[in-house]
Amino acid sequence: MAMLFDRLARRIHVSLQKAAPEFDTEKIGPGGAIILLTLNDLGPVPMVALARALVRDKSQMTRVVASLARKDLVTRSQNAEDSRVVTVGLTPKSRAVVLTHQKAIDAAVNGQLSALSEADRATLYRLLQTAVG
Amino acid sequence: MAMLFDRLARRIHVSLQKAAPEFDTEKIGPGGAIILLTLNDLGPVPMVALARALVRDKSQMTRVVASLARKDLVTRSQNAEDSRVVTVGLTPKSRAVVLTHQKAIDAAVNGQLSALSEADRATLYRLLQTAVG
DNA sequence: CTTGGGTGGTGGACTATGTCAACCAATAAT
DNA sequence: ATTATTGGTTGACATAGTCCACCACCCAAG
Repeated sequence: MAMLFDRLARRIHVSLQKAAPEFDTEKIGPGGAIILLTLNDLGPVPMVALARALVRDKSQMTRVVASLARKDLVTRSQNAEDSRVVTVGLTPKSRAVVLTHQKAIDAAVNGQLSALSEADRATLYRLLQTAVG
Repeated sequence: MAMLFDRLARRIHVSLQKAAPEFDTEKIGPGGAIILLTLNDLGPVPMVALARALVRDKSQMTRVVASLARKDLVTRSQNAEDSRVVTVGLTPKSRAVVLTHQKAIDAAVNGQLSALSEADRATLYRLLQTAVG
C-alpha cells in the first residue's frame, strides 16, 4: 500500500518535473506551487494555518513564503487582532501562475491515472478526501 | 487531487517519523526501508531494476544501497552473465528488519486511513494498483 | 577483429526539502 | 504580575533529489 503510494507520487513528480520548464516560468518548484494552490483554496491565511494544512514545519513555511514574496507571488501582512500573526495571501500576479500550475498538475496526475476510468478516478478522489478528512 | 495525495503522504510520513525511534533500530530511514521492502517483494535484482521500481535516480540507489551494505542489510553481488550489473539482495539480518518496518508502516498507513472502512481501503488499494499497473 | 553506440554503475556538485532546537515578541492564563 | 503558550524567524544540520561526467562492459554493424 505504502509502496504503491510512493510509486504513484514519484511518477507524478517526475512527470511534472520534466514538464516544468514549460509551465514553471517563475521557478517556484513544487514547494512554491503547493503553497499557491493552497492559498487559492483557502484564501489568505496565517502561516501556522498554512503549515498545518501542508503538514510541514513552520520554519519551512517561513522560507518558502519568503522566496515567493520576493517574486511578488504572495503578500505577507500583519494581523490587527494579533500582531504576531502574518497572514499570507495571493497577489494579482500569482492568480495566473496558479491557473498554469493547476493545469499542468492536473495533466500530470491524469496522465498517471490513465489506467483508471472516469468513475474510478472519482472514487479515488472521494476516498482520499474521506481519508484526509 | 494532487493536494490530497500530498497531504496524506505527508501525514503518513510524519506519523512514521515520530514512531521511528521505536522500530528503525538500524536507522535506515524511509529511503533505506523502501529499498528493503522492495527487495523483499522482488527478490534480488540489479540496481537499475531497483531504481526503476522506485522511480529514483540510479546514483541515489548507489548511495543508499552502499549505506545499507555497510550495515550488512543488503548484499551486492556481481552478475556472471553481465559483469557490469550489481545484483542487490536481502541478508539474513535484513529479513527481521523488513518485518519490523512492514508492521510499522502498515500501522501508520492504517492510522491515516482510519476514516475509511475495510472495504474502502480495499478499493483504494485496488485503484492504486491499477493506476501503477 | 574494431569501432561506436547503448547500458549498468559510480562519483561529484549542487539544489531542494525536511528536521530540530533556540529564540523573540506577543498573547493568554493564573 | 508572572508564567505558559503561541506565531514566527533563524541557524545548523540531515536527507533526498537532480544533473552531469565518467568508466567498464556489452552488443552490434561494418
